[in-house]
Amino acid sequence: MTQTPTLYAAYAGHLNTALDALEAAGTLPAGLARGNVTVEPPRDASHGDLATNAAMVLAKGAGTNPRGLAEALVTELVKAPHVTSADIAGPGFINLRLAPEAWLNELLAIGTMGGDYGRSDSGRGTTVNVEYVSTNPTGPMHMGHCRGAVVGDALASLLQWAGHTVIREYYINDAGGQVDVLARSVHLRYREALGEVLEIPDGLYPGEYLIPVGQMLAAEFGNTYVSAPEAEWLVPFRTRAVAAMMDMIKADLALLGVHHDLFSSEAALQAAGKPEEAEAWLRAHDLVYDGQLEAPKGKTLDDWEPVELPLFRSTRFGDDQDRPIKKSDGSWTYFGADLAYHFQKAETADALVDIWGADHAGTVKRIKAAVAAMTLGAGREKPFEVKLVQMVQLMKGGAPFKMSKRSGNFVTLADVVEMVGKDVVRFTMLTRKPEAQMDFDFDKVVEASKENPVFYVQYAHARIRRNLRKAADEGLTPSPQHIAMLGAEECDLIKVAAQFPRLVEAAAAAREPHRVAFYLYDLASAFHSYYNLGNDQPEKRFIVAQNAELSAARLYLATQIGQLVKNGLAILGVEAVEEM
RNA sequence: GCGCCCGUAGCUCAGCAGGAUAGAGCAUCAGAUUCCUAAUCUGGGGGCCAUGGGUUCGAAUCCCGUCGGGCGCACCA
Repeated sequence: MTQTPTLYAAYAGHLNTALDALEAAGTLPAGLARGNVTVEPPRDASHGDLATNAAMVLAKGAGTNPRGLAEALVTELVKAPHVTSADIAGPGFINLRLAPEAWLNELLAIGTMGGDYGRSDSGRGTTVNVEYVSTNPTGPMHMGHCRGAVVGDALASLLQWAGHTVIREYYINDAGGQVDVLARSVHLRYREALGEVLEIPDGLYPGEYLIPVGQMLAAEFGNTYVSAPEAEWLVPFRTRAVAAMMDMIKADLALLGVHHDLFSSEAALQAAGKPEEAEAWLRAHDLVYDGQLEAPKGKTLDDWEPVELPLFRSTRFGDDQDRPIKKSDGSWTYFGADLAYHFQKAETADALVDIWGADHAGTVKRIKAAVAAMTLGAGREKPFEVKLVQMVQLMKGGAPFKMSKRSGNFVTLADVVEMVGKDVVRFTMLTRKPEAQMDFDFDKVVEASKENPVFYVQYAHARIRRNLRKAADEGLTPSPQHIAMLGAEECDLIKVAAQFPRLVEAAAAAREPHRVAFYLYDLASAFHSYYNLGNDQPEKRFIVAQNAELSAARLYLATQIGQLVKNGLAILGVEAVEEM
């Protein structure tokens, strides 16, 4: 990447220079940690343009009081470019005011960087593996899966903007009992396709989406397997059914604009002997032993019997009990395979992020324990986070809307996207922090004109584009040549715009894409507000009669704000429309 | 019984690795439209940040307890 640092980064640099000068002068002891020093806009804009807490954070280590240190720092900070005043306030904040040139330069920077404004190298090119969706390949995506898909996808984009190399991965659970059930369900549909009339017993998947799979199998195999024993058809039927389900899931994800780089198969992992490798390594390090599982607490099980199983010592890492990696029939537990899978992922990435539904919260500790055990033991510590996405309560007209996987009568993702559109679904899912539960009310979201933030944000972009087209018709071209003519109102808008790079960095570091959505709403609000000044005051419109130079400057500003909205929406995977 | 998440305006939610007088939308009240599409804007009222302690210059934010809501607690996935 680039280039001149964006405004906040630049002033963080100036602050460091000032602190260095104080160190050189002996006012400040050398080597104090500056990690908690920030340069931010003050919460109250009347305090100034930039605020730093440096004096308060460093005073203790310097053995002095914050205000005294602040005074020394101020004499250095006023040397930074475009600083018109530096005031000490409250317990030791330093508030800086900047000349308009500072903001106009930032506007030029947006113009120069265009679609790259907001990108940074704060991730230093490190590779992050983001695993998300990973729904079982037994049916179409339903709304319960949607939030994790959107959050994971936006997070992946966000991390790329922050300078990480990102692997978007989907783990296909194609080795457990549920895919055998799928195969049996499909076998029924296969017989049905060959003319039998059947009822679907409890315990099999009843969904009609399996009918075409049955027809496909009938076309491929004829009646070869109609009365054959399960052992003969289970594997081929399972393989084809899983492939068909994955095609369907990928199509559903495409409707949402979600695409993965890598699909990893649990069955392939097992076939390659990865769980055995992991087990051997863990046994060699005394992290797996043969022992008895405790009876589950808090509920009574009639058929509970103690059995000896290979157990992973997750209690050493804070889990409540040690966890089995194999079942009594010798096959791998989900955890046993998942552990090997994470081992594999850790080999190819510097950091791992899993996006899981909150219903899997109970298994977070064991998998974190496993990753910690394997990556620490191997001498390569790997940051690993599990982001839990809370449940989405589907609502219709204010009342809960029930989904039931079992009945096959669930609300599919495809249905919802068709009803309300990809952009609305994505943006709505991102206007809440993921760890909070949310309601998704069809009626509200569909009707959704005024109340829906996505339209508000998209309208800002569309409004800008429309005005630029109109200006072009009138022979006006955006130009930075006379941006010095822009005034305080325009600078206020640029100040909001200038937040974008630091916002992207902070959101990426916190792994919180929803912050981008909230920022875009603020930016759109600032823009609409500015734009509406022109309602009563024609001289404040983009296109000012008899003043081509000012018009060109304002159109340039508008162009950059539009670009910024587009950049932010790009992170979220929402389209920046030209027209509404 | 145990673990995890949540609790901020009447409602739905933000609150940027602890910062200054806690913000926005909806709702409500008072206004603005021969408008660059009102899918908009301006202003007012509305808060013991669930609650009790603790940590420090400083807490909605971090720690502990309590209460309330959600999710989970099999060798399932």
